[in-house]
Amino acid sequence: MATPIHQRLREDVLASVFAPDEPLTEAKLTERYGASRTPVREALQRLEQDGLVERRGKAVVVRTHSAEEIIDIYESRIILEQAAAAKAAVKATALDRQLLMGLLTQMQQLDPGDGRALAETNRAFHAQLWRATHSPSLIGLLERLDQQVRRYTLTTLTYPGRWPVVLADYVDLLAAIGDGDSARAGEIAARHMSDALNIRLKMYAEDPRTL
Amino acid sequence: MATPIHQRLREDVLASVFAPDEPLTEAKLTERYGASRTPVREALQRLEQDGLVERRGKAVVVRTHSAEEIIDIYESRIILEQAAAAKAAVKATALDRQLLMGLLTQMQQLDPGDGRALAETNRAFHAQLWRATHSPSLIGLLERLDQQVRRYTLTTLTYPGRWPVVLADYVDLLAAIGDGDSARAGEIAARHMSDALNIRLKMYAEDPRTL
DNA sequence: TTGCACACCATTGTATACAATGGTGTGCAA
DNA sequence: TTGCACACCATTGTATACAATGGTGTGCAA
Repeated sequence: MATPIHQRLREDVLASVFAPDEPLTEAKLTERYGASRTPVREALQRLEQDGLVERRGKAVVVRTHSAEEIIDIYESRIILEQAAAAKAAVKATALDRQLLMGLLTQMQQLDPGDGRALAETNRAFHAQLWRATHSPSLIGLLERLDQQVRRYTLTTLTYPGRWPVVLADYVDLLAAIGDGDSARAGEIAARHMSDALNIRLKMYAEDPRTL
Repeated sequence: MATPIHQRLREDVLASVFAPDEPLTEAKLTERYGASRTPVREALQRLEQDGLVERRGKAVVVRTHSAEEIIDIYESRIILEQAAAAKAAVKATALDRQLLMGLLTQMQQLDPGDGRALAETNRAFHAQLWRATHSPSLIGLLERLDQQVRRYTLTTLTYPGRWPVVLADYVDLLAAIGDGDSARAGEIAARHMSDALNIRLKMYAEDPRTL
């Protein structure tokens, strides 16, 4: 079975294949993905519900976010990541903790200049942390929020001096989770996300085009 | 313009028009809503993404939740309602507060035996509280969670002795919001939702069929 | 009776014809 | 040149024909 079209379209949108104001016409997408309009329309509808594209008049375009919207999403995410870390401290299994340790070790060996690799393993780490909550609803909410700002997240990790702090935060976080210290795990996660927001704001102040 | 089909289907699903294991075949729905398969399929897909229906094999059926899943959703909701109340205390405008007061007054005049009216205004109150956060992402997350358990929420409000407590909680909550006391508003909301969960658990223990 | 292979057909998945619509460019008036 | 009315057509919306598929019942073997 080939990869479903909505998934391919999703990847392309997240990889910024389409320009911000470029109309995602059904004709263009049927050609690109070699399918008829029906599955293409379904894919567009799905991504619209996920908040990745939006209807602008008749056309569908990649959804962009204002600085205010991004801040808003970050603020919600701080809350959810705090809750997730706190819950993971209580619910994580030995396997969850091992997987997290493995990912952390992997991250410590990465080239801090390779933004793509940083972003990728960082996301894997977060995803595993979410799974460690064993809470389907939390996982769903976090995935939803993450997807909406994924296109923008590469940058904070490569901000000067950020990466070592990220790694140190994760070490502390795993220690707290290992101790089953829910409150501390939550605090670390909240501060971590809050730092990420502050860096984004600083970057925005330095150059508004970075979003 | 007629009401879109996905909206009508959504209302019907939430109103428990369909039995838990009844297949929502496209043929049945095209007849019911007087449209062709294309819009019906779109509606089914939307509701599937919203978590209201699910594919079981080839068929689509109304999604039901196990006790564990409902508890999980409540727990996430406690977190989000706390965050929303805290944020509303900071962000609510005079208009927001007036609308909330109006809804509360309305609720105080309802017949406590009219479960449907209770559920309806209660939802309106929550929705207005969410709006008072002026946070699109929080509102979206809360709407999503609410929808998934909406079919089950009627019952806690009519549980013996519950309604007066609900009203008292809302009075306290609005007072905290009026004072701009973010922490207290959050605490009240969290305890309120946590009480609702406990009542649901008690009901479940008394009669597992109530879900 | 029980278990299984298989064929049928109800149902979903995909492609596409036709209808509806809204965005854009043309041409005319001022 | 500027503003506006209007017609065209690109694009989306809807209906439906045809293809694919999986669930179910039938009949046969043991």
